Amino acid sequence: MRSPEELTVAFRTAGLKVTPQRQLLFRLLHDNSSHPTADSLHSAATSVMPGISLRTVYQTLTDLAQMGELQSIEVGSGSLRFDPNVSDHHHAVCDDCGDVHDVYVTKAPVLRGLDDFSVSDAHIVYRGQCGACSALVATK
Amino acid sequence: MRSPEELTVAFRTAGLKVTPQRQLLFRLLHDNSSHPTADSLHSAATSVMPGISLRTVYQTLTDLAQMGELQSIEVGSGSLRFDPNVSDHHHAVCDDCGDVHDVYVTKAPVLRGLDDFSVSDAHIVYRGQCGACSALVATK
DNA sequence: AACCTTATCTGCATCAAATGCTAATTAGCA
DNA sequence: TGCTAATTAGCATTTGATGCAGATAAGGTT
Ligand SMILES: [Mn+2]
Ligand SMILES: [Mn+2]
Ligand SMILES: [Zn+2]
Ligand SMILES: [Zn+2]
Repeated sequence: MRSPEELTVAFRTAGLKVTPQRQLLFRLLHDNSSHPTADSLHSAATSVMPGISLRTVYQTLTDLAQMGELQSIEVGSGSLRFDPNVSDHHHAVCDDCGDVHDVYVTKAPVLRGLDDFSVSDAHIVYRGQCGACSALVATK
Repeated sequence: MRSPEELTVAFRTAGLKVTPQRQLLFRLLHDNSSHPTADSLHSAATSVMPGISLRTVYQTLTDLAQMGELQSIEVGSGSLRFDPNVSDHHHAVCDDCGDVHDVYVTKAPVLRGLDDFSVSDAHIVYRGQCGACSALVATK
């Protein structure tokens, strides 16, 4: 996702308006690698701008996704997560704390049984235990 | 997933009862490679046993999953899909018709950036176009 | 075969995530 | 400064899934 400044220009160019709510979300999302949900973003936004609507958060996320500024991913946590990192990457989900980490796969997996299917995209979800959680268990 | 006969024994052994509803679901699921949703299963079941409750379908699916007889997968179609094939495999989802196909990956993908994460499981979701849909487009 | 205990079924309520809808507001160009 | 279309906020609605409880039935026991 581009910087808040660049997004401001991009939104105006697209005929969209740049509101304080959107500017805040631009800032909250920029360089955010936590893969937040709409709800967690709304919580973060509320502490800065009380009264901001969850509906507005969804709206802006949808706009950003349509502009290709972010992707939405589904890792089995029940709700969509949003990722301003739109580079080609995958995800590791900690079964203990639920945190989502980026994973870069250097080599595409070899396939079998996909003779009759043309693949346009692949997404891998790894599950396991993150470093922080394994450290926690070790000290206990 | 084991055969309806074997499941009958397994359920009784586990202290669970084998009802006509469950027997029907055992049959509908056995060797079913369509990755059905709870709802589609309920539709299929209803045509054989009118009046069977969607709640019962969910119940039985949960039981079977807990017994390890099937797995539930999430491929971004909005609802959970159930898979009596519990062997280690992955899935290809057609963007046109939504059908889900099994994929067997012969070589685990090489990773980068996962130094601090112990992986216990990985699931790949491929997206693209299935053979039937590409054939349809070709004839149009 | 009749009985009894306990799991199950069904229907309905509830929940959570996400989207639809609209009056009031506001961004931003003229 | 005004105008107009986009946006916001709040509420309703939708959908998938689960909670709940009285009526029912499986299946072991006698
Ligand atoms: Mn990511
Ligand atoms: Mn499968
Ligand atoms: Zn963790
Ligand atoms: Zn298809």
